[in-house]
Amino acid sequence: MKMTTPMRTMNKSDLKLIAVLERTGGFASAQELHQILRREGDGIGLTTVYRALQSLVDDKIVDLLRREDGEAIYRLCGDGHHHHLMCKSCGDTVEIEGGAIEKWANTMAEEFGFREVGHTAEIFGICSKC
Amino acid sequence: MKMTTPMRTMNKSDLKLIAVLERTGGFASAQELHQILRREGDGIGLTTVYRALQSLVDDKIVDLLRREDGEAIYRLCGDGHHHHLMCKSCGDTVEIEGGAIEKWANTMAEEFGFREVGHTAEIFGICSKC
DNA sequence: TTGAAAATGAAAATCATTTTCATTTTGTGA
DNA sequence: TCACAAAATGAAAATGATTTTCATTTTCAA
Repeated sequence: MKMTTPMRTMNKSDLKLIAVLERTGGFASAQELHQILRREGDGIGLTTVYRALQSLVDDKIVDLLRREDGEAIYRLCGDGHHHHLMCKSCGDTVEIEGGAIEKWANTMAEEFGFREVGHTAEIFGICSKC
Repeated sequence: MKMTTPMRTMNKSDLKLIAVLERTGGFASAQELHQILRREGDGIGLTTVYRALQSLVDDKIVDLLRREDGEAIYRLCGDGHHHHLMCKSCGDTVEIEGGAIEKWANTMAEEFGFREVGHTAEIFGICSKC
């Protein structure tokens, strides 16, 4: 049985955010995304940026993770599940494969009787340039 | 060559926080820890709780992670490095082994030329009780 | 005992994020 | 095309965690 996913129609703001995220590639916070749009002459409000990001996350169009200080950062979901290697110094991120992790997460979860399992796994360090 | 780690002397507040964390076992936010101490009749201030937690994290005596909403949560470091399986519903956490992850993180980091590598890996789902 | 350094906490300041609410835009049926 | 309801928007206020400031208290070694 396959439910038709109830998908909200996208509005102009959603599309703008997607465009910026596509263009910049990496992660960005709501504040940063707002500044970028403003710099480009778009008068979009911060509230709208937050709202658009929230719906994009709900619709699983963007991923939400956290910087070390707890600030939310957003990135377009790739097609598949992946993980990140982030430079603590310059913030550069590399998208990496995590097949081993998937298996690990599933095994552990099963062992302890967990359902609806998800996981996060991020690696951080200092990149070669820094 | 082995540096003697410059270790700050612990003060009363640090010890109180450690005691609560030992007693409660799981994760707790600064606000929660403060409430617990208050409830027990300790007049410690929130500022002091934050300061103590910060130094304990600096000294690697407690771990700092983040709840999904970005709030910082603290837990006593076990002897070794470990990961967690957390129930999204009741918040219960299980400490688990992550040998596979260590290897994965190191391999990936090396491949991309990263130094001073660390990682986070958490699994979440719904536990059998919920 | 005494002065200096460390610790403390109340209150103010920060800062990301959310909420409120009045206004504007958009889309649709008449 | 018009009129109107629903959706979108944004400014400003509210929230909530965390940090900073600063004046006071405690601790401790000489």
